[in-house]
Amino acid sequence: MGRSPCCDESGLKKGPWTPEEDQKLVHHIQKHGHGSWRALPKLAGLNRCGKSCRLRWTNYLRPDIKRGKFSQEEEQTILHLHSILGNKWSAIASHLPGRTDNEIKNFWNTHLRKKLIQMGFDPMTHQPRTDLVSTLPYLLALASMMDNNTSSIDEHALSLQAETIQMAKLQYLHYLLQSSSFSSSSSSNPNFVFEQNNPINITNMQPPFSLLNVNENHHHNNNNPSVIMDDNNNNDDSSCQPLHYHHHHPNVLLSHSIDPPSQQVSFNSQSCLNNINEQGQGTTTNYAIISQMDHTADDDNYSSWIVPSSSPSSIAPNNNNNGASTTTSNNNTPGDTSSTTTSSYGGGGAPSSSSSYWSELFLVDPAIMHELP
DNA sequence: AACATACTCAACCGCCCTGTA
DNA sequence: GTACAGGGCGGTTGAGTATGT
Repeated sequence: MGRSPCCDESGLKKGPWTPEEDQKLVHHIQKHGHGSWRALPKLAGLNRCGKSCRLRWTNYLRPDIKRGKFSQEEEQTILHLHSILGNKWSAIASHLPGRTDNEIKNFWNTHLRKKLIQMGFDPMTHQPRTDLVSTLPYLLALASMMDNNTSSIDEHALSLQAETIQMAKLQYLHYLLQSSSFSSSSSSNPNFVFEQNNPINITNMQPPFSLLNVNENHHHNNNNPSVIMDDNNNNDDSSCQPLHYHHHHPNVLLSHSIDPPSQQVSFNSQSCLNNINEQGQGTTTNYAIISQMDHTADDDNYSSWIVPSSSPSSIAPNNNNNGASTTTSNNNTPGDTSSTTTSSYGGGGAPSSSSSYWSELFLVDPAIMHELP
């Protein structure tokens, strides 16, 4: 239908607000509330359109606005929510008290988006990009460093090198995901992605094959050794967030949407993911996260598995849908057969060598990775 | 010091949705 | 059911500032 903008009246002021205008606006709203935004400018004695007043108030003058740099936590929240909601800035802002949609949008466009791109992630899908072009700058930088005398490599260069290798490995891993027998069973519906929907700080992501370093701050539930508890609360099981192992694959930690629903737990705290201690062994185990996307549901549901990268055979998926298939929630609409069946988990068509594809995917001999650029 | 380039973010634009007469 | 007003939202712009050459 369309309609003329509210600000097309000539004579109305545009551009930056002066302190006097701000004062008038604040004073009026504090005294009378904003009421009708269109009527407000006249009542407040402002030569502005109502829309401009509303924006100025909501984005700048509102008393509950939090200004200043975004914290690491806020950054992770934005990344997480953006991976789910996309560019729904107001929806994202509703989860960040004191932050405006405009501020978040700016922060995304100026910082986070670039950060993801630089790391080889598609900022819209949050999935690793597989095109060579996206990784080329890093690979070139690395190649350049290799050519140089190592003694001249400064700290920044070393950091760049590490980042480049990490990214290249991720790319390789993603390539394996797409090209392995595993994906061949779901080539038309590549449901598996690496986890980027959890509030994992992918900006500080560990190298592939240890996407999570699991080494401390968690312990086993006193009553149920299959449950790992968050230790950030002094071993108080009652206040810890439980993490469950998959009941068919004791080495698989479950995160989202596990079955039965009564057992469902979710990682909503990054602390739960960062550090888990293999109690009693005193050893550190690295975990990788895999997610299964369900693009067919109303919302893009996903299920996740955290897989220790140290015991390949024991976590091989089975073919009878007792495994990953049970990890999905019941959000499917009736008759939605696509849902989160586990075809993609190796699925009905899981290869006979299924027991090896975990090792193929997650436990590749480091020597292979060292061959990467 | 001067200029060029990159970056930031407040503000604007125009489309879309919702409520109402 | 339709037209319209009001408000909300996402995309874009551009002035101001920071950084690099």
